[in-house]
Amino acid sequence: MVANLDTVFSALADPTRRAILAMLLEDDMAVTDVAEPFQISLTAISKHLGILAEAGLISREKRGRVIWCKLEPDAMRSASVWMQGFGQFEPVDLDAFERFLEGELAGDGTEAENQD
Amino acid sequence: MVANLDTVFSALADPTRRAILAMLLEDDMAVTDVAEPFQISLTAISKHLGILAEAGLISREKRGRVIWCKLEPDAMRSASVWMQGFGQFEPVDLDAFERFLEGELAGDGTEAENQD
DNA sequence: TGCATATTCAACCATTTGGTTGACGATCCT
DNA sequence: AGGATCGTCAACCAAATGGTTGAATATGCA
Repeated sequence: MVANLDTVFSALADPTRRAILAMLLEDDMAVTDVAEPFQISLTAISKHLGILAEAGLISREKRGRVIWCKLEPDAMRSASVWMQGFGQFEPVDLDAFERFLEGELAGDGTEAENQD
Repeated sequence: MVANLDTVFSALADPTRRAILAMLLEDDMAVTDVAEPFQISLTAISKHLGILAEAGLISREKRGRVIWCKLEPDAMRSASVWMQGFGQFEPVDLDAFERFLEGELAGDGTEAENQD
C-alpha cells in the first residue's frame, strides 16, 4: 500500500473521513459501529473506509463476520514532513487539538481563522 | 479568510498546487512566472492560485499589472495541529523534506511507502 | 437447514473538479 | 492614442466524488 501525498491529503479533505479517524483514535471499531453516528448509508461509510485504507491511514482486518478498522497513524508522517517544511509549527498543543476535534465532530466549519 | 481543514487539505491534495507552494517557498512570484514551468494554461494556474488563496495558504497582492503571490505558511498550522494529534512525528527532517520536494517537482508519485 | 447480521458490489445520480478556449479589463510603454 | 502584456471571466467539457438503492456474499446462531 503506497501512501502518497495525493491520496493522503485528499483522504483527509473530507470531514466524514476525519471524524472516522478521530473515532478510531479512541479504539478499533467494526464497520457497522463506525457508521452508527453518521446519517449516511453503510455503503457510503464503507466507501470512505476504502479511501482511508487506500491512503494507508487505516487498516482493515476481517475476524468472522466483522471487519475491524484500525488507525495507522504512520501514514500521516509523509504529509506531516511535507507540511513542516513550510514552517516550524509549535510543539503539539493538545488543548488546541481537543478544540479541533470538537469542532470536527460538531460538524460545522468554525475551526480556525486566518488572514488573507 | 477562514482556513478550515476541508479547504486546506483539499487544496493540498493536488500535486500542481503543492508544487506551486514549494516554488513560493523560494520567493514571491507573479502569476505568469508561477505558470511558467507547467504545461497547463494560465487560466488553470489562476484557478489553482484562487483555491490556494481561498484556503489561506497564499495571499495575492496586485502591484501595477502584476499580481504577486506570497506563501502564507501559518494557514497550515490548523492542519498540522490536527495531524499531530494522531501521533508524535519526529522533529523536522530536512533531508526527508528535500526528497519529498524533489519527488513532487519531478511529478511522479513515488514519495513514500507505507504498509497495509 | 434456515434466518439474521455484517459488509461489499453494481448501477445509478447530482455535484464538484481540473482542464480548455475565446473574450475582456487593466496596466505599462512608446 | 495604440499596441503589448498580465490576469481573470464565462462558457463549456470529461472525469472524479460522494451519495443513493437493491442485490449479493459471507459468517454466526438456533
